[in-house]
Amino acid sequence: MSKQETRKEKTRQAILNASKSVFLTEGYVLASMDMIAARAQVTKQTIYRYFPSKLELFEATLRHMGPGPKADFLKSLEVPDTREALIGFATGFMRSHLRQEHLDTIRLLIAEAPKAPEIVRSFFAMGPSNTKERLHEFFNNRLGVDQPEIPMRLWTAMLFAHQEAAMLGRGIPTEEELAIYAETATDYLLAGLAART
Amino acid sequence: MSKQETRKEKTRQAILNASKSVFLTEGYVLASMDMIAARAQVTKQTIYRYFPSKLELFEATLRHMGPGPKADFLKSLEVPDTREALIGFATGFMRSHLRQEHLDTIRLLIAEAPKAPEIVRSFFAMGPSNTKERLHEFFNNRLGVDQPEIPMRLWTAMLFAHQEAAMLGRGIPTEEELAIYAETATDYLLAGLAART
DNA sequence: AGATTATCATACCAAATAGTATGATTTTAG
DNA sequence: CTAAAATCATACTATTTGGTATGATAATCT
Repeated sequence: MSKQETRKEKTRQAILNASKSVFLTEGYVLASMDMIAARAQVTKQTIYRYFPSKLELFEATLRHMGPGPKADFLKSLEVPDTREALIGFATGFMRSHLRQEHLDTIRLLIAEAPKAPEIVRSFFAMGPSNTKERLHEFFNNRLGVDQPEIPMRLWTAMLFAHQEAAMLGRGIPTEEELAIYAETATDYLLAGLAART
Repeated sequence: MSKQETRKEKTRQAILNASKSVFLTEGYVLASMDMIAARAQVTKQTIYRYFPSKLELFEATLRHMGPGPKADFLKSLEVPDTREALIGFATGFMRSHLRQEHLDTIRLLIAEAPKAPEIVRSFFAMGPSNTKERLHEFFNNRLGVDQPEIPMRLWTAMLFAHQEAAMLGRGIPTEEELAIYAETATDYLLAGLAART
């Protein structure tokens, strides 16, 4: 990579990091190009050299953020004991989805979804979203569930129990609460699956 | 009520209905006073005679909307058979929370929550939110659960399984899916409660 | 009927903001 | 060292928008 390309890449990253932070805290409409330029320590013209419009900068920013780190809790599924594996996954899953940055991202997507539905699609389409597949596999092989869609969805829904409240600013659970919910939700799932033979 | 008071009340309602519709579809920032005035078939000055600022109109609008109708599914709890009662509640609960107007309201609250947290509080504080109490009671008496907070929350979380997707414009479940989810979620709850003795 | 009150119609102000223009300055390439 | 590319600094345009001002018109009250 030539020196000039390095430089360009650096300013590009600076712009995207700035826009990310501004979009996440202000929302699309209130985020102004001047704010982003200031935060990136760059001139507005420089931004427009890289991105032709606010909307395209926004899209590029979402693409740049992508779904956050998730590989960590996928590893839990390899634990031998099934219940422990599920609880480990559940805990990591909840923790990940309650991170402030993740909450802000979802908030942004929800706010803009009606005006720009394709943004939501493209956001979820990118990134190796193998989480669902891996879970599907686990339910098939380790839990012996043929059609795991509904159980999976109900279980993850339980793990989302605090998300809406968190997005409404009504408090994020402590680590202890999180552990209790992860465990109880998993036990409900296992009991439900057992009952349905 | 004098004729003049009637008239004032009517324009007040016209303004609030207009602002409700505009705020819900545009969001707070993009909703303009001119739009609202046009929709209400009223002059901007008339709006400002009733509400001193956009923000106060917004707050009044949220107060005016209040949590939607919910009494309907509370009645289900009176059905003799416990499981049927729960499933009836679950179905009504899900249906109610997936109504477009409700989704738009939550979207609006989520979008504005970081900038105006007190709005969220005041929104949930008003209206007789006895749903939680009634459920609490049911879990106590009919299910014999002493500390029903966690089971209640996990169960309702399952009933919210489609909400985020719906708010992100990724499809609202059909009545059949809804029925299946309501039933399965309830069976998971009952199985979980039974397993925990 | 006459006074009061609500509403209208229209224009206006000041601030913010997306995007453009221009010319100077710095960095990199060859 | 010289030319090209990237960035800066600053100003400008056009539009939108919350909120105000003013004077006319219609409805209501006494």
